[in-house]
Amino acid sequence: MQTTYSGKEIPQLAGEKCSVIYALEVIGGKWKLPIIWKLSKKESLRYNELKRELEGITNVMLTRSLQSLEEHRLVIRKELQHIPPHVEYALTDHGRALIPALEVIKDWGQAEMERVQSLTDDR
Amino acid sequence: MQTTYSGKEIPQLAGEKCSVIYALEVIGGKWKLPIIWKLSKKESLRYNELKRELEGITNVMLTRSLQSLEEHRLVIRKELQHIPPHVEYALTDHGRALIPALEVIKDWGQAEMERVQSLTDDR
DNA sequence: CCGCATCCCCCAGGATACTG
DNA sequence: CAGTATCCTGGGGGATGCGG
Repeated sequence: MQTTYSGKEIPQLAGEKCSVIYALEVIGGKWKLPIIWKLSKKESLRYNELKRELEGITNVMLTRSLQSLEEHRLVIRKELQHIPPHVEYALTDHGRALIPALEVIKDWGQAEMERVQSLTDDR
Repeated sequence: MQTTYSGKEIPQLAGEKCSVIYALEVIGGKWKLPIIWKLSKKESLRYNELKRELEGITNVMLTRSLQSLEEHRLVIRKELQHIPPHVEYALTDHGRALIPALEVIKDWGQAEMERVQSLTDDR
């Protein structure tokens, strides 16, 4: 969607202000949904825990994505005053409201994966 | 999602083959979900009807997106033998399975839109 | 009416290096 | 540990024009 929503311009749909499209603007991009997905599994995660779970993500992208999600109130950042620094990220209620949708998409993706798998098995 | 999923590489999540991510590969990009959304409202739509509903989409992107969705069996293409040509697109059962997720995302996006709206009203 | 062929631009996302 | 600062590249997506 990726779902991503892959950024760029928001498509305009005739006859309605489409909130599906609006949502895509907020949760679009390569890493936003994976981050939400990971955060949905735990109460909270530290910066480097997230980085370890999301294989291949760079500091830049993780920071940017988290900042964007924080701006839109999907994620809350808790900075504990410690040396060395200790920062925790967690989903807000608003962010958790997306989990049911992710569950549906996950189940759907699973079925899709298995279908494709069985196709390649045939060859 | 763009959610999108905006294509490119699929993020790898540690410890699990994440089907959320897999799904994003299929429904990612700028126009896929808008197309599914529009098709979910009617039994079927013709090429130019879709083009009219999706303001700003070009022939290239509409064609590419529909082909991709057809490959993944989300959409079925019915070509009626007429002069002039008449082609209809409709969701398959597999495609319709995504509608519940879109509904959740839509409601979530609506709330988000209204929240942002009320914020800008204050200024 | 319904597309495909081409060409091209822009920016999301990556690589690398450095700090409080 | 948790980020910033820079620079760069690939391909997603747009514009235009042609053809069955």
